[in-house]
Amino acid sequence: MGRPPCCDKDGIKKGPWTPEEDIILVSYIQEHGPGNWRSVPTNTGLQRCSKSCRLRWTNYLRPGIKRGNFTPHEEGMIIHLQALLGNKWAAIASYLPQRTDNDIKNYWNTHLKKKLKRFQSTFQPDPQASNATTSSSSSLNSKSMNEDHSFYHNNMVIPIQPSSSTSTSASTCYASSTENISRLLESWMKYSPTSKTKLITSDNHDHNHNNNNNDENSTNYNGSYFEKDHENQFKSILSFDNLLNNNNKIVVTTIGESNEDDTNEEVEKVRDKNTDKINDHDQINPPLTFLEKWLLDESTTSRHVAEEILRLPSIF
DNA sequence: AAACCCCGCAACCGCGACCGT
DNA sequence: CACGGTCGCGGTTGCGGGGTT
Repeated sequence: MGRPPCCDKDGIKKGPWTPEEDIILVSYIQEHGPGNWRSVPTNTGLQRCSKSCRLRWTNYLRPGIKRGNFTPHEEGMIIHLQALLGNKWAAIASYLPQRTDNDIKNYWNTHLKKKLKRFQSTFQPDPQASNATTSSSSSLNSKSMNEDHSFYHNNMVIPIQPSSSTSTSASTCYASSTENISRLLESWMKYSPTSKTKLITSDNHDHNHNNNNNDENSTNYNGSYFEKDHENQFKSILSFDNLLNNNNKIVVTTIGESNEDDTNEEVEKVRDKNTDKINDHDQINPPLTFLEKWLLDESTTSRHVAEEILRLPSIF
């Protein structure tokens, strides 16, 4: 469909957002909820196109976004999901509820791709890995563990540093202005008399996942926009968190035991399924897919592989 | 200290999917 | 069914900061 570019109009501002613009946008969404982006610029007076507003919200201002350093666990998830799904960043992001697809995409392009490239150039491809590529699913290649605790990813053999705890540093690095905006908005939302919402942060969402009481209409986040898209997001977080108990043990309740022999078929199915369906926001608390099990189930080698990724040498 | 280079990330752009009329 | 409007996704760009020479 030929659609005129929304940003070609005169008077439309481009480039970095100012704190003032952020506040205007957030306060509007606070009141009206996300969506109907077309009307946002006109209703707020922002000299921005609707798309820019939506992007700013979804990639930056939206509550619940975790910014800054990716944990090794997240790295591992991304690597394996990318191997499974390809560059379906939105699909990958759905497994990392606190990360945006843009963030994941950037992190992949700037960090992980280089890591894997260096692996490729540093270490000779293992013949077993080459053989493995003849199988139907490259994703399974990445699961293959070597005797020396290396593993394969897309035809590459990746050595594992045998040791060390898994760092889960929560440190973040923001542009100072962003940090200020963040603080500003957080306190604003916290103390706004009209606000019934509060920010979901990486710190507090953990406390809240116990609130999942199967009542789809009752969450602590009953502000207007949480009643729409972000309720789904929140549920997504809940759903994700509910896979883990406090000890990060996996609770698999909605999928039966999977036979390793079925893995190829299953992964292909999952690849198709996730590619097509995973972006569907109507899927609230979807049943645990094989992929989720594959990623999270401690009883499979994939779990170990994901954990091993956490221990990748820092030089990569 | 200055110039240059490299890298990371926020934002933009184009396209396709979806939906309503 | 065709068309137009809106939204979301993935690829790409360009700026700014940090590192290097």
